[in-house]
Amino acid sequence: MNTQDLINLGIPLGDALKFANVHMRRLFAGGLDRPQVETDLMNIVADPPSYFNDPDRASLARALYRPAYTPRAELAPWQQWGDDLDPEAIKQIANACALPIAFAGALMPDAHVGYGLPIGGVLATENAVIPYAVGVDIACRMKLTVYERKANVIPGQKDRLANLLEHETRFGMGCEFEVRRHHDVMDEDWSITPITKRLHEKAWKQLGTSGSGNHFVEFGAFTVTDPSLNIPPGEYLALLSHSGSRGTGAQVCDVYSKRAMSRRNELPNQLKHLAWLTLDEADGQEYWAAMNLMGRYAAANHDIIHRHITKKVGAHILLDIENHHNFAWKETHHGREVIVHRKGATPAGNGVLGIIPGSMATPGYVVRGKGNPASLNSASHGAGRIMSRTKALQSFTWSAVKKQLKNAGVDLLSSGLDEVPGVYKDIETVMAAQTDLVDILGRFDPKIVKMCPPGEKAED
DNA sequence: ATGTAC
Repeated sequence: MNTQDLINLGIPLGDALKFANVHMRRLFAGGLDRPQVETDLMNIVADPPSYFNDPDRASLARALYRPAYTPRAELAPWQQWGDDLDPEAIKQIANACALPIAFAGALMPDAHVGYGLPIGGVLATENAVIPYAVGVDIACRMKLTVYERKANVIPGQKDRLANLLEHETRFGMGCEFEVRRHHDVMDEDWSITPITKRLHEKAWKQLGTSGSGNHFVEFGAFTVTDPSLNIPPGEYLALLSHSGSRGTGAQVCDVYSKRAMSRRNELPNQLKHLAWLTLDEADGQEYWAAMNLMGRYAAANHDIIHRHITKKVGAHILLDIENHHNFAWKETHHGREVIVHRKGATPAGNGVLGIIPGSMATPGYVVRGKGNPASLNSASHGAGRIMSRTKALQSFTWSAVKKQLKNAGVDLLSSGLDEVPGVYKDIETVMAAQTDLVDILGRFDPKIVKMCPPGEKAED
């Protein structure tokens, strides 16, 4: 009998599993056979409270015990944008709005299923933060640099520009720089939490890296479509990057989400990723401090990438725009200070600029928020996936994708088949579904695209 | 999303 057998008996991961292992070994050592041990464990799983005073079984029973969870009868108010959203994603935002701490919600037109809160989900809470409503990649964000140089230089400088994308950042799970880069954020006090203290060195090695998944760096043509950007109309060379807080942010999410889950053990399994920490408790304050540090760290990642590339491009900068799209903020809505989680959603307060990327072969947009209160000042963070990575690998071939890329005038340096344009919704449809959330000020057409190579584990 | 997890 092993750990997997315990999981099959219904013992959840975490403390319960540790106590169950200890108890199981003790029973075997006491001479019981396997059926007897299984019966003993199943009895505790079935009715934990009756073992609270049993010295051998109390710790397991307490770890297994789950108080009743009563979702709110009346959900916190929420609205959705887009009419073709996955019913599972809609169920997820409704579940989030049924939490006792929920204040209001919104679902963006690029929404799809995620852990806890859907991607494209916005949730305002009172005095509480939900690590998985921020997401694994804390402070995943966009940054766009528009150069004072016409986009028509791209074909003639293709190899040189491609070389910059290949060498001024790193892709792959666990990727690091051999010679670490520097940014002022690394001189901050990382001992604000045990986890950021422990990961300071790792974070330093990963500074300026891009990682994997949907992260990218690309050169493209930026077209001004609205005079309010205050740059002359035209098509400019531009650099767009998408990445976040790498392994460090993922660890922060993992540590505090587990603490939240053990604290909110009334949440049923299906909702456990919505576990929250209140801002009154030490863990909540630690998460808040770590999350904000991850925000500055992710911004530094982009800053380093753009600084290094810009130096070698050798052009003046006309415009820099950036925004988080996985983060939580203290904001005032409907007269109350609340915590607004945006997980795959772009801040779109009145007049606030943001970037909504499409895919490797479709446009991304620079937008200006309209401050729509019903969306909690938010918009989509992209086009939104419409299929899993596994399904994508079965659905597409490189030969077909290459034609598509050629038609769009895109040079793809590397990517997996699970990131090709067909795995995303049509960005134009998504933009059309949120005209009451943002105005479009400019368009970015990708021309040279670098993503994580397929099957890549760690790039050298 | 991440070199994950027990």
